[in-house]
Amino acid sequence: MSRSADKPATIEDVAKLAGVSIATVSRAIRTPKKVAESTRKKVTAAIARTGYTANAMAQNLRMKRSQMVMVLTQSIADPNFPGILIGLERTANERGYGVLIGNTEGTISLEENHMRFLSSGMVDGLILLTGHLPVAGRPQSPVSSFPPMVAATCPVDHLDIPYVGTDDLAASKMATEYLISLGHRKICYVSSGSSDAVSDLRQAGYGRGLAEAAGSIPDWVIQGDGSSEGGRAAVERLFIKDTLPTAFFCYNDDTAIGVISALQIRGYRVPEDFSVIGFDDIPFSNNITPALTTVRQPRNQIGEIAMGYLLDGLSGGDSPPGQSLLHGDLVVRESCGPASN
Amino acid sequence: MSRSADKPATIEDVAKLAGVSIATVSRAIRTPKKVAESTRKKVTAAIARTGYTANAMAQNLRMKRSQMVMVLTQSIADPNFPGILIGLERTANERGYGVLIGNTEGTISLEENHMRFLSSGMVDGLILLTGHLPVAGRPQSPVSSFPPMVAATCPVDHLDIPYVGTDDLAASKMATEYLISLGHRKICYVSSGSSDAVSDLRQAGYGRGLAEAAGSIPDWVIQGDGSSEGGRAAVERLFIKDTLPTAFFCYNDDTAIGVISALQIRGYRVPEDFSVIGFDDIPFSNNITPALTTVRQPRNQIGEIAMGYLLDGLSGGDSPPGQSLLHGDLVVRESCGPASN
DNA sequence: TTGACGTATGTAAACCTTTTCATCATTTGT
DNA sequence: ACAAATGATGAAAAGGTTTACATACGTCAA
Repeated sequence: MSRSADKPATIEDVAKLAGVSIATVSRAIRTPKKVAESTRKKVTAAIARTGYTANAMAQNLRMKRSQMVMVLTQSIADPNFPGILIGLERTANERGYGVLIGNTEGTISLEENHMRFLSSGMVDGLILLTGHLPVAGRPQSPVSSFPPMVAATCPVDHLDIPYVGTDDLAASKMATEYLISLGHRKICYVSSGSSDAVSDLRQAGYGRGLAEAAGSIPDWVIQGDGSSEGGRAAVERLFIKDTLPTAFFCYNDDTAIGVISALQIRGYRVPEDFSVIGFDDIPFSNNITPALTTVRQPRNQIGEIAMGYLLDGLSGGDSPPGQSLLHGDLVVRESCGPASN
Repeated sequence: MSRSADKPATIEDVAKLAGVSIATVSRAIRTPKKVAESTRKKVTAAIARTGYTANAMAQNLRMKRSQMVMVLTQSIADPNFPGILIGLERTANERGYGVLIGNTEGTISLEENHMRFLSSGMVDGLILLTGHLPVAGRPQSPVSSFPPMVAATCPVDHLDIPYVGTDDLAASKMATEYLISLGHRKICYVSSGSSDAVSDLRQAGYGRGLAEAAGSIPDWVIQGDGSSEGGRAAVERLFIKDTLPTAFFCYNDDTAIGVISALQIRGYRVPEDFSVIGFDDIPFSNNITPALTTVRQPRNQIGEIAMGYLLDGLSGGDSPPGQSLLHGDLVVRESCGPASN
């Protein structure tokens, strides 16, 4: 039907065809109850015949919004990212918003580049997966120039914005207690090697699990770097010593995979000789041998809730919720067994 | 500095402060050589003092563009997606464009939802990772209503748009020849189970590798479904028969991981008893035991080139390049060895 | 009958730019 | 010294909406 002239139809074309003013067309679309039944019909018919779709740019300019949200992340390649993005995208789309991707690679220059979208009013809101404000620490970063924000996965220090993520402390404690329940008493934590909020919480949860156990279990921390290579290296360094743990609790699944790999290369079997537990439940945890026991981060849900908060804040206006810590399930697979030695 | 009143500064504020017209301000920004040195200085100073950033919506409306590109994908969770997105995002940002994510989950309804962005002029171009036009097959999908498009990873049938992806045929042939060079003569191809362009090409490359080998090697295809579960199941079915291959060439790495897992569960060793080769080189290929020998898809590069094509088409206007088939490297790791039985 | 009110519609301003065209001053060519 | 060209600037239109305000028309109550 759409006459498909050279240029797309405007509201004026519709108005002319329907024999009404453009105001009436606009009303017929946005507030149908405000226009008479008969007129509404004429307008609807004209819209159908012209194939009219409102020009988003004009709407956005007039209404001072963009129906667009930016997601800032340190790394698209992070195995947790896709799951979160799925959740973010889903609810954004349900509510008529578009999702803009901003990959910073952790560099200032890319963050600055993305600031363009913020300061020009191209996005209505911001989801921070980076753990900090864009170009934080820059001389003048006027907080007032930021749109509404929500942090996910990694809280933002010194900034009072809503946060949604896994309850790392509780989940880590749970994982530690699981190892203890299997009889392990020499449990080694392979850390991320850095000290951000998430790292600290996970390690603290491990510490608390140990502390609250019957009997006094000493903590034992070695450093990884969050990658499987780091996990491998950490285990290698450990084998120089004379005492060994019976179980490893790893900062994340990547690390755990490295740990398992290093153990296997040395001829040990998991879980018979050593138990290993990870954190995240990244997609491949279930595909390694042995399948990895780990803590599942509800990634989709994190994304959905975070975007929900942001969009609520954009439309509603009522005070945004403080933070939402989601429960991380323990996913028991094959990499943990009873303590043997 | 930025006075940071309640409302962001407009070009008019700058003009007033600099004592010039808004036209001059605009020119000072966009075509500096067209304004006198002295005036330019005054304008620059005024911009700095007001903290002015041009309103993107107004610009977009006036210039009939959006500086925004949409990426349509079937699945954000596809292990190939992040790598491609990185490339897409990188060059888009370098050239001042934003990247909008559209996840379709393969459903019509979500595709329709995303069409909103296209028909309202909210995006200037489209990257298709889906292998088909949005809501293709719908009664009236007026091709004219689509913005410029580029297909990546998976070509779009019956549509003459630029395509960039791995040279699946050549790469598959190369992988097959590699197995042959190791002495294998009984090489089983584990297919994707469906018949899209990529699947067909990979299988055809396998066939050609076999056909061109010295001596006549018969082809031998079993069906997977592109997932590791599918790979596992395919191997299970195979073991009902009496003859077995010495090597498996898998449609993708997911499948290969399933195949290896199934073989290991049956007590076989890879590569001693069977060789397995995959396709994609997804991030975890290097983290399984044995590390997977596979064909690397240059994901970042695919993204970069695809976005480059699209943006060239948007700005330039000269005829877009036809297609670009990128070489896929053979990544030799541990999962293939000489034929034993 | 008249005044008030409610409903349906139209007019025009506002959103903020970019860019064409006109204006004016200054320089250049002859 | 005069016409023409060059260069810098401003005024105003255009881009497509939404919406506050004004207008017109009925309807209903008194």
